[in-house]
Amino acid sequence: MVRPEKRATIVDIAKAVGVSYKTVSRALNDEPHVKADLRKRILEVAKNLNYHPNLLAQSLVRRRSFLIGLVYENPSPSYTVDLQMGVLDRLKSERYRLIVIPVRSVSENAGEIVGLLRSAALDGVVLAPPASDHPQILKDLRDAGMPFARIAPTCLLEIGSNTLLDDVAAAREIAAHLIAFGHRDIAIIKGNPNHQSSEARSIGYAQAMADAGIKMRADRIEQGDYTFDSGYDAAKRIFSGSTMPTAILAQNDDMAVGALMAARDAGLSVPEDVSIVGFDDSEISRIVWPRLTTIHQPVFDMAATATDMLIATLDGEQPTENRTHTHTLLKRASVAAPAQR
Amino acid sequence: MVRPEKRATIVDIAKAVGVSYKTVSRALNDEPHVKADLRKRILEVAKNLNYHPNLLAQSLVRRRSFLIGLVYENPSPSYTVDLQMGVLDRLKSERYRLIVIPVRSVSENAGEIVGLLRSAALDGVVLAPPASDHPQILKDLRDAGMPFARIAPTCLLEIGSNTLLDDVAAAREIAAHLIAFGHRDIAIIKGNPNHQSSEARSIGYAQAMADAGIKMRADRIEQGDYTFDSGYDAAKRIFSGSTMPTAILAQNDDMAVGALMAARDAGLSVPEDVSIVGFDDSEISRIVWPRLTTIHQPVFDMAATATDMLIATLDGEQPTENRTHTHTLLKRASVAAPAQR
DNA sequence: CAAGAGTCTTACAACGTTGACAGTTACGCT
DNA sequence: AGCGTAACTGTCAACGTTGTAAGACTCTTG
Repeated sequence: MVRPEKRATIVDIAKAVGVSYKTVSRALNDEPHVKADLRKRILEVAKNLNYHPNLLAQSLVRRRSFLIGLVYENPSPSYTVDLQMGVLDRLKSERYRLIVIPVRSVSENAGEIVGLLRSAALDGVVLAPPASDHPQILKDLRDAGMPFARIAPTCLLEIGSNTLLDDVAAAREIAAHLIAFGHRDIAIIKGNPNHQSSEARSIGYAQAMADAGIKMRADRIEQGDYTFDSGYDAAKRIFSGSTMPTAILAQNDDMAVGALMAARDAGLSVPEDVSIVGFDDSEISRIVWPRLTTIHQPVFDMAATATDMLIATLDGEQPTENRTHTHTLLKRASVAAPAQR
Repeated sequence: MVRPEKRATIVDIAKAVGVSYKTVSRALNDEPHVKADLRKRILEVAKNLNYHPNLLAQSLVRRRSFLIGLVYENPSPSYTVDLQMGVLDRLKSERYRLIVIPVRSVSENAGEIVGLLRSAALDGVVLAPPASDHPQILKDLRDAGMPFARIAPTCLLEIGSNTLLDDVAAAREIAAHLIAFGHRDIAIIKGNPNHQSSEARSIGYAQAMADAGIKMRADRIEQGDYTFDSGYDAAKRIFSGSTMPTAILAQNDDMAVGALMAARDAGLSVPEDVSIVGFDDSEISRIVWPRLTTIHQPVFDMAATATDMLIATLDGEQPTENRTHTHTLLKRASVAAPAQR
């Protein structure tokens, strides 16, 4: 066992300065009732002794660990990092630390997750989809009395503090964009069916189609799971059909980029032969060629807002109202009018 | 303040079962001197009361927080996620939890980082580059007595437990790959001279050239700094020369992709007119067209190994020897035999 | 039947900090 | 000088767990 040299404690400082340790505690915590010069002396000695408060002891007595968990299923790396950075952005100014809790499959492990969270001594959790949508997790968290904030949930919106995103409207908007370019035969690559967002986006697409009086064809719908590879495979299936759609709606950017790759492998150029759009505005959508037309989801902002809400809850403020974030359609280079046939 | 319902404690269990709380502690910790059926009864009651040990209290008395930090600068999302998943993979079976500590700029904040780590009550940290190479951080960690493991460091290898990557051999291999295709006139785009890795890779290239009896030409070496733009500019200089190399060795993928763009702008096609290879197997190398031939760095495995080493250190085992991980040459689509002239 | 091993109880001290409250000083006012 | 008040400072218990140690009871074993 590596034996760290003994860390200085409050008592050590008290001895060195010659006051009671309680006074030291007060001085360090900026509490009143300590004369300015005494406080100064104490802080100086603390610095000399290289004192760092023992967070564990503080946590034990304060009943706060200052640990916040972030629960997410492993979607694309860029989404994950956006999420984390959003949370961390708000934690920076606070004393909280972030524990990441990726879950392989929320639906399979729902029963164990909250137990895991409880034994991790977390003050609260931020739930990203699909955990933010899972009834059992919400119930368990409630039962355990653990505060939480939800990112982009689609159901049970009355529970907890939520940052919302209107997936349906966003999907409708990007589908309408394709239709406005003249596309009529549009294929869809769906995301992981365990994520409610996938269903919401499908509904949005359907609405846009209905608005334009276009009939949706079941054989133009491919199942993916939000990964690059699934997008690639789905697009491959699409391109190997007897007839080809003029555009592809992928339910996230990773799959859209996969489709892009498949198009190239099939000798098709984008957007001349086929238009492709994504969803999420993840980093990947900006560094591919052509750059993807997509929906900007304010993942970073939603994560930051959810974190704000959670911390407010922890600080005993009134439950915040749900807040809706707005998406933006980013018109970039992967869409063009369909070629004349 | 949300008031969680009181959590059951060891004492509650003891009361319910009718034994001393010390016995309960023993039963829960699998210590001897508790008969099997009593232990069983205790565990049952614990479950019924929905007991979860208070990690904070345990940590305080055991002087172990079971928190492990991961320090990294923000490189590409996929690298970050690989890193995290590698660490988490080994933490799963243990009782440790992961705290992520992204640092905007290691070199700028080196002075504060270890203070931050200390006050986060971490048991130990895993350092990813470039933090793993920063002398001050290493020194501060030592002084603070905080155990650490380093991922892919290039200097001061005698300090701490390290997972190494043989940059020289990897560079040599990818250069040899080009040579095997028949390339003799090869240009090099070097990375940031402040990063140790750049020099190592240059040495590897030189070795491969020497092995094949090819003379390196000073005018075929361009300086870059690991960014896309620097790769683009360097390649532009290369293409504007009076004679052109048949292949380009870029010291990372971002610069290779920059070179790819420059080739396209110069009306050259890859790999027909010029072959290009990168280094790192970053996500970008898979989503460009053509897909880049590159060197895969086993980031996940290195992170996992480093975590193993750290935990071994925490458990008081002898300092592990440094372990070298093997790279893989990924032969993809950006290399072909040189055109006949 | 004594010795030893195994099981269990009891009691108390740590771990390092904060909260509640009591005690002491200093100061301004009549 | 005496008093009240505000400004300080100290004492003690608590947070939930583990570690240590002394002892009581119940079995086995020779």
